[in-house]
Amino acid sequence: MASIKDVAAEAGVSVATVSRVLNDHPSVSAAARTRVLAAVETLGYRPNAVARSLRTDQTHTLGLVISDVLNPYFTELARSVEEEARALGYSVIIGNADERPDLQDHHVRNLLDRRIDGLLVSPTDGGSPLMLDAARAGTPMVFVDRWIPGVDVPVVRSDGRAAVRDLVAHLYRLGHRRLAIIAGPAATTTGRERVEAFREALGAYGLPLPDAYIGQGDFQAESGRRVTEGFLDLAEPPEVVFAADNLMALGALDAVRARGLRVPDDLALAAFDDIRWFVHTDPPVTAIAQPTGELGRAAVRALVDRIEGRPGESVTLPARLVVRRSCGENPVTNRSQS
Amino acid sequence: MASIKDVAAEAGVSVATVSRVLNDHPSVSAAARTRVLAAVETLGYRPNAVARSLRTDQTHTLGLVISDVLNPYFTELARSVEEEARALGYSVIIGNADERPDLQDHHVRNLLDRRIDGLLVSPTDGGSPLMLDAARAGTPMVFVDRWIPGVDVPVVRSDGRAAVRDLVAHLYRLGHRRLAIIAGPAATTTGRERVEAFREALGAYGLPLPDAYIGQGDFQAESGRRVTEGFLDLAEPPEVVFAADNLMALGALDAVRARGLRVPDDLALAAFDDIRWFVHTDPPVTAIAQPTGELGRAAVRALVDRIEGRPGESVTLPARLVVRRSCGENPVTNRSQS
DNA sequence: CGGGTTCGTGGAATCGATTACATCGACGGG
DNA sequence: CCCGTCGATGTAATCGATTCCACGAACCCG
Repeated sequence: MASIKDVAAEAGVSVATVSRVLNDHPSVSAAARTRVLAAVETLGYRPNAVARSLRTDQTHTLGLVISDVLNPYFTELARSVEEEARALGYSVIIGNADERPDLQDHHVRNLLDRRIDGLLVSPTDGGSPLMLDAARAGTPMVFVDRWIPGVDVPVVRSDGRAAVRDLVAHLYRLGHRRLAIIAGPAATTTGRERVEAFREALGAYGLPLPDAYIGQGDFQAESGRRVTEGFLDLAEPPEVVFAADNLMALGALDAVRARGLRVPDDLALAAFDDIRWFVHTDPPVTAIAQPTGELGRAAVRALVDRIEGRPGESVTLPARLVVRRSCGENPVTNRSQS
Repeated sequence: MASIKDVAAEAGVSVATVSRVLNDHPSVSAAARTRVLAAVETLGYRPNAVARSLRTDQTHTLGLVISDVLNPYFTELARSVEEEARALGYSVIIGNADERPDLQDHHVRNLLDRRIDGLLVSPTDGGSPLMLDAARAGTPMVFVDRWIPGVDVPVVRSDGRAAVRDLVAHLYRLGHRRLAIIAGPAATTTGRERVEAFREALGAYGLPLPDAYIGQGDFQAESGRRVTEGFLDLAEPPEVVFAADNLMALGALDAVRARGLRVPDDLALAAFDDIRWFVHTDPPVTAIAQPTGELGRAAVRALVDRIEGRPGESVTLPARLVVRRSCGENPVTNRSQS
């Protein structure tokens, strides 16, 4: 592969001049410029990003460590992150943690070794020392969706409190009183927060949230299935299950179907995170939708701000309830038949 | 950030010795080794992958350019690719082309500039000169899922012919005679092949595939919706629509629902690529399942073989039909009630 | 006891870029 | 006419690793 030296030789100038042309430095004659450009063309030269990064100590690359690529919420997030980053002149390297702290650390280490300019993380657990060290060491960093409390890192996330209140109001109106939740891992902020928001909202209606109605999931489908089966085995099973993410909702659907039961008649279902398929599931699933694209873009902007020496602020955007039929007849689109 | 020089100073040896310890070269005394390791520990030193890559001309990184991250089929592929690559000591950088040739080229260029060791591509179009040049120039490369004919690059894919025949047999048995297809872009191999396989299979039953029953889609949901609406507007609409990927099937569901019609009564539906949500859609969707994980792993193995100087062979794995209810009552799980 | 291995180590070149500094010629003003 | 300035260019240092080569010490064998 042709190097800058080859181009210099071909154009009859020094490597310095070639470099200047490539970085359009003002002080280079028109004649030299055209000769260099011609040489670049004939040799099909492309600057070696590795060498350039070594010298300039910038990779123009962002690292994104997400919790699970198979989760549509995160792929949508990843997509918007890459889009915004590209618009700002950065590339993105994605690391998939599969909800495993060890994998998360593997990717963080890898990205740091590659000297990425900044790191976007949705932490799988509460306190990877590696990540805390990196943050303290001054690696530009932004948390997205989930975060680690007590670290001085901007957080870009969406606040589901209001939407959860709306959800509980909706459920209450439909006559449901025994409400259960499939929680995410307690080590994640979203895992804890969604339970708290749910408990609070229930409290406003004088409803309890007994321990038996808090199932411990891990944001993966299988755990949703397992927890739902547990709920169905209870002497007094809940009337509604609220899954803290879309994959656990999928697992819940699996469990209900495996028993030959029906949603919402036998068990109503709602989920955090709205995805396209929820429109066409049987029945369509009521969900809390985050402004995913906006979150990704805001996170990138905050991170790039940090990288380029500007403040880089935390952002919190509201989520909203999308009512469908999985909790009972939808009072909005109420079609009179039955 | 500490460099190898700092480690050398701390340990009281030369950088050469440090390097030798790090790459566990045999010729280094136990005493030196422990001193170096201690220095590495106290400084929290991590080798700079950028510098290392410049010197060794290896990045231990694979590039993966996929057609669409929002397509669950490709995220599953991406996941298995990363997994296998990690097992073999490689990292993966993913580029998302969003089915756009310009974006695809952007990512290929970017990956080449970063001097990745090898490239895994599922080409969005038939002949990006950039990619052809790279292949000719000797960049280790493997096509996965889709490929470009006439290029000397191994192809790892799945053959859907038999499964499509099974599908048509299934449809025929259910009494369907007017079968339509939502095709993928003609510029992609899978876009063409699936139509061909379908046409062939229909031929075996003496069924025609009129042009009006071939809708031109682009593997994205919106095109599936548009094409399906066109089908429904026909004087004689088809009885079945076969979508060449899962997103277009989603679009088809959108279209059917928007008209207040029902699957399969008003229009039956089948899709290429099986995804988890198809189990829970209304109705569950009959689909052709590819061995996605196996494809990803085989592709990585082929690519790494090429990189490390071994042959690196093409692989074709069979796809299989998964019958559900979207084409009419399932003759296998036939539940006697109605 | 001398010469040839072997082993451990350090010096220095190298990868491909960027960039500070030096140089040189032309040009304009006093 | 001379000198200072400015614009264009080249030389060489540098980033952080790897690795070839040389060198000295220890060791072995005859």
